[in-house]
This record gives sequence, structure tokens and C-alpha cells, in this order.
Amino acid sequence: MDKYSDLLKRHGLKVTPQRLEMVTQLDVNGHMSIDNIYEMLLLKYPSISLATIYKNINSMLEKLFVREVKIPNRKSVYELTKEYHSHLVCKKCNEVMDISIDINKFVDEVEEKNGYEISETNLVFLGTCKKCLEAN
Amino acid sequence: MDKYSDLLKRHGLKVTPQRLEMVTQLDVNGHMSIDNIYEMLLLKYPSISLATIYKNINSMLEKLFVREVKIPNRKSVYELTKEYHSHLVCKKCNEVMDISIDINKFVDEVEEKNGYEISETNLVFLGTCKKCLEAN
DNA sequence: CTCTGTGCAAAGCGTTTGCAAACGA
DNA sequence: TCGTTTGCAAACGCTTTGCACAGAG
Repeated sequence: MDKYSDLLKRHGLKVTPQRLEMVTQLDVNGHMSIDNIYEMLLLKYPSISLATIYKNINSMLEKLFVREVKIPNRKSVYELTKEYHSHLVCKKCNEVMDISIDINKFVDEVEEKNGYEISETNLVFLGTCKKCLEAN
Repeated sequence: MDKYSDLLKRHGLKVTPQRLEMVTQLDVNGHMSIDNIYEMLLLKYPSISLATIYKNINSMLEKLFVREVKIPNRKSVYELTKEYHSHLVCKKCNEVMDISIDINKFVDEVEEKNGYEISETNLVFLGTCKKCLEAN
């Protein structure tokens, strides 16, 4: 059984060609904006509409197998849900990279110091990647 | 000399009553959304327009003495620029709190491991504050 | 006096909604 | 067959723009 069809079915979404292509692209490309997704799907489905992309992304976000990556001063990108990780973004070439950072120590510290119960952490580093640094 | 007038002048912005009230409110309230600011200014200047708020916030962001705080799934809030800090947000009551977290160790680690040069770090914790926890 | 800021109305842009037709199970 | 999804067009909400008048320096 195809893993992408399976992913959709497991989360109670009907398998349509448009959705299959969306999750495939997300898996292959890693981090995509709405426009990226739209452009890629247009190649295969020239009559696809942005409304369909939005409706599907929203269903996938609800089912929690796609996540939105919010980057300051940029359009959000989307990724298939994986283990917890943070993001490293190149301001020059816009590459978005997953990084694993252990912030549990900080979570504990902040919970203790402020009496909060923390349920979510969002950590993004922005800068210039190796390639772009070398290109100067 | 009034500190708010001074703040505006130092950054090359003319001192107008609307701008003075904006920076005063930002200073007093700490973190405000566009709508918060608009509501507060309406009390004193009933004919103020949202366009003015937007134009002024954008000037202040450009001059770098106001910063935008981006919070996942929420409207941005704005604050007067202070030393580097992170934010702690209560999902129940929407309180936004400044916290100081030392992430330099991580910045170094990430720079070294990935060859990036990091210029900006964005860290937000979301959860439930003490008051809201006790209110249950 | 000159240039910038204000307020209004209109335009812009990304996202969502309503609906009829097409499609998946 | 029945309920869901698609694609289109219209609506929406937030933000920006253009312009004439007012106000700061």
C-alpha cells in the first residue's frame, strides 16, 4: 500500500490525486509555502485552484500530520509532522533546515520561575547559510 | 524634556499627539496588538484612523525603536525595543511576558554544527499562566 | 513656508466561503 | 448511492495606498 495514500486514510481524509500530490511534494521538498505547493501542483493539475490547496492544508493541519512553520517576516511554510525540532533559516537563499535542539532544560526553568505550564515551544534561528557565506 | 518626545525626535520622527500617545501606551502596556493600540488611541483621539496607526507602527519598526513580537497563531503584538529577550504567552488569558533566556550556547552550537552565521533568534514559549492554572 | 503626518476612501493581497458539479468509497 | 472534494467566483479581513487638508518645525 502506498505510504501517502495510507497517511491520508489513517487520518480520515479521502484519497484524491490532488491530496496525494500535495503530501508527496511536502515529503520530497521538506518545507513549502502555499505558493510553492500551488506551483508544483499546477504542473500536474493545471486546473487546480488555490482554494483547494488552502482547504487541504487546513484539513491536514487539523489532523495534525502537517505542521505550519512560522518564520518571522516570511510567509509560513508547511512540513509533514516529524519529531520535535527547531528551524534554521537562511535569509539569503531562504533555505529552511531542521535542527534538533534540546530545550527541555529551559522549559523546566521557565515553568519553575514563572509558574507557567508550557505546552509549546517555538524556536527559530535566522542567519546566513554556509553556501551563501562562501558565495561572497 | 519629555522622554517620549525625545524618543521620537532621536529617530527622526516628528512629534505628533497621536505618536506620543502610541509610544506612551506601548511603554505603559508592554505588548499591544494593532487593535489594542487603536482602541486606546480612540479614547483620546476619536477621529484617529487605523491607517495612521499602521503608518506610524511601520515608521517605528523601520527606525527600530519598536519591535514586532510574532506569536504562532495569534496577531502580532508590538513593544518598545529593549534588551534581547524571549516571550512567554498564556494561551488562556493571552498575557505576554518578557523572559530572559541565555541561548548563546545554542547559537554557538548551531553555528558550528551547520556552518551558519546566525543573526537573529526567535524563541516563544506558549502555555498556561499561574493565574489561569489556579482558576481551574 | 515647507515638508511631514493625518484621516478618509479605495485598492490590494492572502485566505476563506458558498455553491454546483465531479468524484471517492 | 451518499458524503466529500473540487474549482470557480465572490466575500472577507487586515494592511497599504493616494489624496487633500492640517499641523510640526
